[in-house]
Amino acid sequence: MTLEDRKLEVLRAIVEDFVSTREPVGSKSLVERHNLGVSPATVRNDMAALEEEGYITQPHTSAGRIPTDKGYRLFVDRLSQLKPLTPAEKRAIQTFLEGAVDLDDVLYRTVRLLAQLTRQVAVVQYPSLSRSVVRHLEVVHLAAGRLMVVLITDTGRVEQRIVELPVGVSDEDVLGLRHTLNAKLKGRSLAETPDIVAGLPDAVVPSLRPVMTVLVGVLLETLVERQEARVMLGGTANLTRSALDFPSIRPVLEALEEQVVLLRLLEESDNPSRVHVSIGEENEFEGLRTASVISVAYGLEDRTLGGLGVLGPTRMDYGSTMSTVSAVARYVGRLLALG
Amino acid sequence: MTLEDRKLEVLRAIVEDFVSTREPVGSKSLVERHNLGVSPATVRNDMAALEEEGYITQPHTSAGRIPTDKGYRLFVDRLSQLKPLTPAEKRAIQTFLEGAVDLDDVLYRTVRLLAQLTRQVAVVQYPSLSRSVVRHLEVVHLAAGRLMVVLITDTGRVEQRIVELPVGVSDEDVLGLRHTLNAKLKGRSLAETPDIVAGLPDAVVPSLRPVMTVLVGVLLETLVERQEARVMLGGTANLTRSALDFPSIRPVLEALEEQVVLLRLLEESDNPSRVHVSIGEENEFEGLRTASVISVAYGLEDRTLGGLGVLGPTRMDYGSTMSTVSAVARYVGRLLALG
DNA sequence: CTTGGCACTCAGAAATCGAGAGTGCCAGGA
DNA sequence: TCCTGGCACTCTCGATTTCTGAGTGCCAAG
Repeated sequence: MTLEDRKLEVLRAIVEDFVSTREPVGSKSLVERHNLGVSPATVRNDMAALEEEGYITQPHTSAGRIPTDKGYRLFVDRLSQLKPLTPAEKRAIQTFLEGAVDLDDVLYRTVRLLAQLTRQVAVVQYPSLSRSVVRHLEVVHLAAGRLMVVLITDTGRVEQRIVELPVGVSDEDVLGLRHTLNAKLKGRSLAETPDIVAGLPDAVVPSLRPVMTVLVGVLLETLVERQEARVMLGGTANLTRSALDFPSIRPVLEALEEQVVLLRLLEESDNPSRVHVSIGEENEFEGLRTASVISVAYGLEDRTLGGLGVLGPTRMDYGSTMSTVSAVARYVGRLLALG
Repeated sequence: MTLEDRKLEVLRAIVEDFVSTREPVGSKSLVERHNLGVSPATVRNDMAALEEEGYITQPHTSAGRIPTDKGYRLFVDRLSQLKPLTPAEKRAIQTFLEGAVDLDDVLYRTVRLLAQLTRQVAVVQYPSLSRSVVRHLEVVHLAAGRLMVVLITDTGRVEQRIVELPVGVSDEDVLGLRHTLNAKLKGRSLAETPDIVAGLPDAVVPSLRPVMTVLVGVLLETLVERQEARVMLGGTANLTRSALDFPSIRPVLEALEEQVVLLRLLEESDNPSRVHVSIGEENEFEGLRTASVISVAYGLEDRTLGGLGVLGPTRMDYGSTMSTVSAVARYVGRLLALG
């Protein structure tokens, strides 16, 4: 083992010990708990070097060392290994998710599951509309000048809007509209719909053009503007478990309330096979500078539907959290992509 | 002013002072801040009596008094007065809620608004299905043996289920099913649908009976079993504001994660014109014994749609919180009942 | 019934102290 | 060149103590 190797080994040991005890770790206890084969004094030299390079730091003189964000980063990139799930965990994922009755239910169960397994705060994004495919468009005639448009995607998302028309329409008109919409849009990815939608008024009989124009406006709004806008949250109570790791949980709770912030966290990852980790200072958002986010996309290789992940203190068990997040994402991805 | 009156006045003063300062209030500061027209010694006698009766208590000898739950109860029932909203608040409610595009959006804006105005945690129940009216039922032919049923209510709720059929059906069959369902159910309150639904298989041609029977099963499940199951939450970050009032915010966060618990809190109130207050020990749920819940139903007099409210420490400004909750409920109720 | 006076209580802030864990550095050995 | 034992030094944290002041209950007089 070269000197460099041992230094990394020391860093790993420090991270592991600190994660499990929250105590700054000193040279003596380190050699006691890990068989590094060298004396505390030697370890001290390594520690001094690691501190010099910015991987660890001392809360104060005469205390042990704790990892810096940079130290965690190195740990995650080179030292940690994904821990295989226990059979019990695998079973939990299966049983917890099967039996969900609709999309909301799937996502709800997913956040609960993630929160429970990782003991952190969990976040799941609704399947992104832009990557979904139109399964059906429904036009319902509510009243004289009033329609409801319902968009159903293959991932189970349902979006509906009420449309006020400038003129009244007949039931036959509604049938015609429904038919045209479905003929043109069914089976299309939502990413490609705006172009098609724009041309819709020309695809109907002249008398329906004003109506279709209004519909188009609403559709574009639904399809484009609010596209990614939703996430589901769970396990916030786990924050209190990590209360001692956060100087204050206030800003964290505030960040969690902002859908926009959550979405930003999740959108980092766009590949179901690569777990993304954002550690402490790496987080753009001010209030999350003492938190780490582990996220991954779910869906199939060639078609990611959204992201999910967990948020916790930088002092977290990266190895097992990463494998759990990844496993849940794989399962949910299959469930929704096939549904 | 009789002796009894003054005692109540003292209680009111204690509640008000304690709510605004979080300091146990003593006899001296009390006479200084409120012009009670008597000396501290007299007030002390009244306090001793109030303590005897269980309305106030001393955290320890040589400290001032703080209200007990019983004291808050008396205060809410007899002493507090609804504080009229400021014009700014009224405007906030209006502008915040108008421009919502769909039901989810209305409720989302409502929780944010409530949380912001009261600076507490806000909860809003989705309009209860059982009190809604069927606006439309849609049957979509997804694939050979696969249908999607979409239920749309007059309050904007949309519930959908995928149904796996034992046999394939034609597009005409689907049309027929859709027609029958709507003919029988449209305009009916969901409370009365189960009876009607049960008779549906007999209302279609014999060849469709097996299909309709499966549909009926799914409908009953949707209509009956998951009826009230949803709430939306906001402003949890406000909990940290009251962190000092809760021995631990952990159990509170846990309670908030349980949809069931939240629903129980809201279902207390079924009358839009009566604000319901549940103080500390009065809460059934263990974890909320140090919290108070202010809730009210929203909807029209003769037709309540659901409940909404806020949750905070027992030490809260009941007067203004109650008026805010009530005002928001009135506004949302109109919005949804008319939509 | 109210009030001023008075002795008493006690939580909480501030100050003090000691133990222990951990460090850096150095000189000697492999 | 690297490792190691020894040693003096530092500083946090917890325990203990002290002190102050707000607040009380009680009593006797108005």
